Amino acid sequence: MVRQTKQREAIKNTFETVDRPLSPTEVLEITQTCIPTLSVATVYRALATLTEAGWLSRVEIPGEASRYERSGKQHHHFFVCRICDRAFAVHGCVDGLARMTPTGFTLEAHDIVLRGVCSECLQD
Amino acid sequence: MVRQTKQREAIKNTFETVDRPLSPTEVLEITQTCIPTLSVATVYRALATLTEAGWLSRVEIPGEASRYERSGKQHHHFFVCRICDRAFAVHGCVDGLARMTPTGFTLEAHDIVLRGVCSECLQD
DNA sequence: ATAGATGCAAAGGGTTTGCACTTGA
DNA sequence: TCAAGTGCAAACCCTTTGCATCTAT
Repeated sequence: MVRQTKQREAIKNTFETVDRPLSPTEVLEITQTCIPTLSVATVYRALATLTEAGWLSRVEIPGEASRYERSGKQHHHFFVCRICDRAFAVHGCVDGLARMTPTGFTLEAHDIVLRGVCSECLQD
Repeated sequence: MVRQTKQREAIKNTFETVDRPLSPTEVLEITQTCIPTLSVATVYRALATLTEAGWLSRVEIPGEASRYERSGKQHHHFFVCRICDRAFAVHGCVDGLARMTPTGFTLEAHDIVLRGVCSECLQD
C-alpha cells in the first residue's frame, strides 16, 4: 500500500511544475527548495515507486543518466541541448523506420534523440 | 606520439574479431583471454586513446553503458535486441527530423535506436 | 635515455542498501 | 498500532586518476 508523504507530494509537485524530463539530481535540488532535508535516497526510492505505479515514466537518452517524466503523454521524442544539457519533449515522428529494419528482425519500438542547442542557449 | 604496445594491439584485435559495439567490460573480458594481466585502467585508457585517434567511435544507446566500435563506417544507427541485448548496425536514415525540431532550436545531430527482436532470437 | 604506457590501488560520481527512527493510515 | 517511508552513512558499481614501474622508440 502506497502512503502519501510530504516528500512524495513535493516530488510529484516538482514534476507537475517543471514540465520536462528530470534527472534524480535535478529532482533532488528542485524539491529541496520545499523540503531542505530531503535525501537522495528518498528521491531514488520515490522515482522507483512512482515509476512502478505508472505515475512516472523513465526516459533514456544515449550517454546520459536516466531521467523521469510524468506518464500519459502521447508518443514523443527528445531534443537534448549540448550546452545546458536539458531535455525537451518534441512531438511528431518520422516515417521510414521500418525500412531501416534488417530483414528477419522484428521492430517493436524506437527512440529518436535530436541534439543541438536550445533557443535559450543560442541567445548567449 | 602513440606507441604500439601488446595491450593495445590485443584490444584492437578484439574489435577486429568481434564485429559489434563492445562495452569496456566486454573488451576487458575478451582481451584477457590473450593477456590475463590486462587491467581495467588500461582498457579505459586505450578506448580513450583509440577514440581520440579516430580508430574507435563511441556508440551511445539509451539506457545502456557506452559501447565502442571501429570507426570508418558510414552514417548508421542501431537495432538493439531486447532478448540478447546485442546491438546491430543498421544503415540508412530517415527524413523529417528537421520538422520535429522546435522553433528557435538548432539541430546538429541525432540518434535513432530501433528496438525489437533480432532474427537469431526469433528462431528460439 | 626518456616520454609514453601499464598495473595497482585509491579516489570520484552516481545509485542502492542496511538500519534505526519517524510517520501515515 | 505498526508497516511503510525517511535520513544517514556505508556499500556498490563503473570510470578516472596518482604514482611507481616498465617499455617502445
